[in-house]
Amino acid sequence: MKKFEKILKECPLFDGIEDEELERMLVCRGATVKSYPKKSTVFFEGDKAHLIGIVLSGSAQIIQFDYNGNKNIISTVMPSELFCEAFALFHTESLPVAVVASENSDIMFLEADSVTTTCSNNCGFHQRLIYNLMRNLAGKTIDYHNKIGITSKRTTRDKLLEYLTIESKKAGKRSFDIPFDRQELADYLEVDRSGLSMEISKMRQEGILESRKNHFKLLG
Amino acid sequence: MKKFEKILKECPLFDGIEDEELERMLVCRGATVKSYPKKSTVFFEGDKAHLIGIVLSGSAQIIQFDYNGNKNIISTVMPSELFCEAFALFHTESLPVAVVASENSDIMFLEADSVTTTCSNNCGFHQRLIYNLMRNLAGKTIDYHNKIGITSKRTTRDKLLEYLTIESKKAGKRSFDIPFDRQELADYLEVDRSGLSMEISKMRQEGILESRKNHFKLLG
DNA sequence: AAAAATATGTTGAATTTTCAACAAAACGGA
DNA sequence: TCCGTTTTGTTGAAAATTCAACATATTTTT
Repeated sequence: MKKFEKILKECPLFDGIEDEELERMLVCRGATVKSYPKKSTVFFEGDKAHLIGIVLSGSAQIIQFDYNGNKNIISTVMPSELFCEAFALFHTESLPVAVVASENSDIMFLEADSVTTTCSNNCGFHQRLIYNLMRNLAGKTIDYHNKIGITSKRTTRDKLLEYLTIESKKAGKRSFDIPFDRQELADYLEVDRSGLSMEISKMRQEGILESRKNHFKLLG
Repeated sequence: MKKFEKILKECPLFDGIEDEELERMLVCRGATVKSYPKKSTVFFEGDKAHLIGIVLSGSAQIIQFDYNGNKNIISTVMPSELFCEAFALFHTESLPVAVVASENSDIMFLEADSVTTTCSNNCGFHQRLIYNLMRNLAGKTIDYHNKIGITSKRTTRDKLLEYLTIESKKAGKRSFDIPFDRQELADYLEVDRSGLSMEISKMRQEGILESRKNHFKLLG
């Protein structure tokens, strides 16, 4: 665990919890860590949910497939961030999403119940964990509103612009990287890849943006 | 407050809190109640968020407009359900959504901070409120996954079918009512109303469903 | 009960997206 | 560096959605 001490301290779930406490608690709560190679699946669609995932290194994508084979990337999970916590809390019988490592990644797992239920050792930070989980979930709710604000736009161009604007704000600069290649960006925006490529080309020509691979710059 | 005692007991935020406690707490936390006529706005897009809303009677819709004038209905809030709690918790400077009463409604408001901060009277159920809020937010996260699962479908028919299937499961019957008229359903599914009407007609002809106004029945 | 207002259904044309196929560019390993 | 692989860009045809306009049905008001 020592290896990931730094990233764990940034995890919103452990906000306000002292280092020694944290170490003790992870053991007490039976946390486990596992490595996943790039493109390997962490949770399968249909799995029974009971574990909260925390990305320690690398990154993961939350994805969904429909019967037409369309892939839908719901979100990217970066180091220190949680995933599937809502499903785990409710013991969802069949996960509606899959989780796939987008690069070689280390993932920590925590039994959801062990976070929300006081353990017999009566760790004092139990209440703090619930509070942190609450705030984390509120943040996710806001993230989902952002995603809906993007994908509810009716045209490829509007979706792309909304997405880039949000990313630009997040970065605090007009120039920024996105965590997707073209196909993934299309899957995230819920549009066709070739149509997206064409739209990017047009916008470049119109002087709306510059782009090179996954680096974008919005022009004034 | 007495008038709404029954519905408040069903509110997930007050789960496991005794009747007398509840009454005392609402006073202590400065809860207010206000009536809204049908179609009136409860929160405006751009408002500063600090209040948690609870629908006591009637219902409300969470909506979003884009610059092309497209309306997007994100969700319907029924009696005993919360709204804008995530934004209120984070004191969002500018609400990305509006809340509109879809019928004559009574709404209760709670200062978000008064829910998450222990009051000086040291009400014992403070921790319980945070736990309830956490579960409520987890539930919302799952709702948003459903909504994304619907709107990420590429065709009007697939969106409609996904939506109707979910509603049917919720109702536990093949035959059920939806809380939308045609235009609202189109705004919820993020499609064109006339295209939606046409798709419903076709599906009726194909024997996939029966429908009359906001009542639907999925066939075999 | 009639009239007005609102909601739903229908149609064809315009626009956009999707699909399929391929060209060009970038990347990774031998 | 060269070769094979993957990613990105481009194109035209097919499919779907949107838009506008109007017909019909339903609801509400007077």
